[in-house]
Amino acid sequence: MAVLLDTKCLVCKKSSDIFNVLKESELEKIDCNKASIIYKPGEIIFKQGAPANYFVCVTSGLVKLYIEHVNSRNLIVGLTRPINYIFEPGPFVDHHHHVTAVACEETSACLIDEKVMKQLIKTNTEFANEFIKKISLQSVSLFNRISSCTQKHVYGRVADTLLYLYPGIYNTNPFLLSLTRQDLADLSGMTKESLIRVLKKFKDDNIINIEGNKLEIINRNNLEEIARKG
Amino acid sequence: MAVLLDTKCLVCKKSSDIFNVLKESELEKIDCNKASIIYKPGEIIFKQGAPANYFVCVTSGLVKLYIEHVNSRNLIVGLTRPINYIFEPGPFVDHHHHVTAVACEETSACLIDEKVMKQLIKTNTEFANEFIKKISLQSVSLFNRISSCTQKHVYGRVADTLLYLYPGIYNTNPFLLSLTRQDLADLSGMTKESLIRVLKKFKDDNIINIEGNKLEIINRNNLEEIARKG
DNA sequence: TTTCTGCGTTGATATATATCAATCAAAAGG
DNA sequence: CCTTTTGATTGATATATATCAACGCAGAAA
Repeated sequence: MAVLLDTKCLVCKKSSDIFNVLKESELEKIDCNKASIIYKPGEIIFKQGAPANYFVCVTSGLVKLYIEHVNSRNLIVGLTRPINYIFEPGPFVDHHHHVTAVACEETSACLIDEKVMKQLIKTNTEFANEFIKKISLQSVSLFNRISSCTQKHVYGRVADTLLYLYPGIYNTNPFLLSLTRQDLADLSGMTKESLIRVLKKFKDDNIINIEGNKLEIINRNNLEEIARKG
Repeated sequence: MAVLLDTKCLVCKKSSDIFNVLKESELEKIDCNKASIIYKPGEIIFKQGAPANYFVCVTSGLVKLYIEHVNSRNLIVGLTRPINYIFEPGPFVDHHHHVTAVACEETSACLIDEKVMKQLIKTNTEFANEFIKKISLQSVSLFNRISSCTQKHVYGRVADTLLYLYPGIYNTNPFLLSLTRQDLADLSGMTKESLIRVLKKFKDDNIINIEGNKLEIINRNNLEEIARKG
C-alpha cells in the first residue's frame, strides 16, 4: 500500500500551484499537518462517498478523477499532473468525496488537514483568491467535459480527449501512454471497443499514429476541426 | 428589453445568499456599483463567449443556464431561483462567459461590478469563504449533472430532472411548469420527442400526472428508484 | 373572422453506439 | 517451464435514441 515520504513544503514551493502565495510560516504550518504519501499505479487516493477531511496536492505522477456509477461504467472528469491541488468540493459541502481519485502512474501526494487549509483561506486573502481562481479553472474544464460528452459524437469526443492529453498531460509528441484504453474510453464517455474503433479510424486517416502505448498526433489541425464539428 | 429597477441591497439582505455576511458599508459599496434589471421570459442575461465583467445575482423569477453547441442543441447545466448568486467561473479565468443565462419567467437580477466583488473577496475573508462554499455547491451539482447525462438512460435522466424540479425549483406539488418541453429535454440531455415519450410512460405508470403545464409527482419513491438504476 | 406561428404530440424509420463473443498478445504468477 | 490473467482488437448483432414527418391545437397577428 501507500508509503510515507518526507518532504518539506518549502522545497517544492517553487512551482507549487496555489501554495506559492503562502508565507514561510504558513508553509511550515502545512508541513506540520500533512501526510506525504506514495501510491502505486491503480491505488486509490480517495473514494467517492468516503469522508473528505483533507485536501490533496499531487506532487509527482498522474492521477485520474472519476465519477463512479452503479453499472460499473466510470466517467473520468479530469487528470491531474504535479504540482497541482486536486479540487474536490466535498470539504466545503458535505465532507464527502464526490469523485474517486486513483493513481495512474507511481504518484506522490500530500494530504493536508482540512482545518489548516480552511484556516489559511480565512486568514490569507491572497491564498483564498488563488484558491477561487483554481476552482474556477476546474469548473471551466468541467463545462468543457460536459459539453463534449453530451453534445458530440464519438469522433469529436475522442478528438477532445487527444487534445486534452497533448499538450497538458503529456508534453512530448509522440508520447508514451500511461493510461489504458479503458481509461481513454472513460475519459471520452464511451466503451473501450468504440474508442479503439475511433483511434483506428484516426490512424487510417493519418491524423494520429498509435502503436501499443506510443501515441503520436500527426495532424493537430484536423483533430481540432473534428472536435469543433463534434 | 431590460428595465431598470431600484432596490437597495440592504432591503433584500435577509435572504440574500452569500451576501448576508457583508457589513452595511460593504453592501452600500455594492449598491453604488450594481445595475438592477428586469428581464422578460426568453431574454438573455448573458451569453456564452461574451465578455464577463460583472457578477449576477438573481433577485426574482427563474433563470436557466445552458451550454450552447454548434448543432444548436443546448444543455441546461442548472436553474437558478432567487435569491441566488450565479456562479460563472469566467471572471476568474478568462473574463468570458462559459454558459448562457436566459430568463424563463419574468426575472429581476442585479449585475454587480466585477472589481467590487473581487475587492470584497480580498478584504472580507468571511465573504470569500461563503463564496467558495457557493462554488463548491455548484460544482457538486455539476458532477451530478455530468453523471446523470453521461451514465444513465432516458428514464433515469428524466427522473433526475423531475427530482431536481421538485422540490427546489418548484415547491408545490402539483406545480405549474414555466419551462417548455424543449427546456426539460435540454435539462435531461435528450430530444424533445424522447422527453415527451418518457413523460408519457411515467404517466401511464402512474408515477406522475401531467396535463399541459400542470405536473404532479405521484410516486416519488418510484422516481428515485428509476434515477438510481439509471 | 382567417391565417399564421410556435409548441406539443405521435408514429415510422434511421443510425450511432453498445453489447456480445471470439481471438490474440503480453504480462504475471505458480 | 506452463498456466492464468489482463488488456487490446475485431466482427456480428442488438438496441437506445435521434431524426424525420405529419398533425392538432392554442394564441397571436392580420
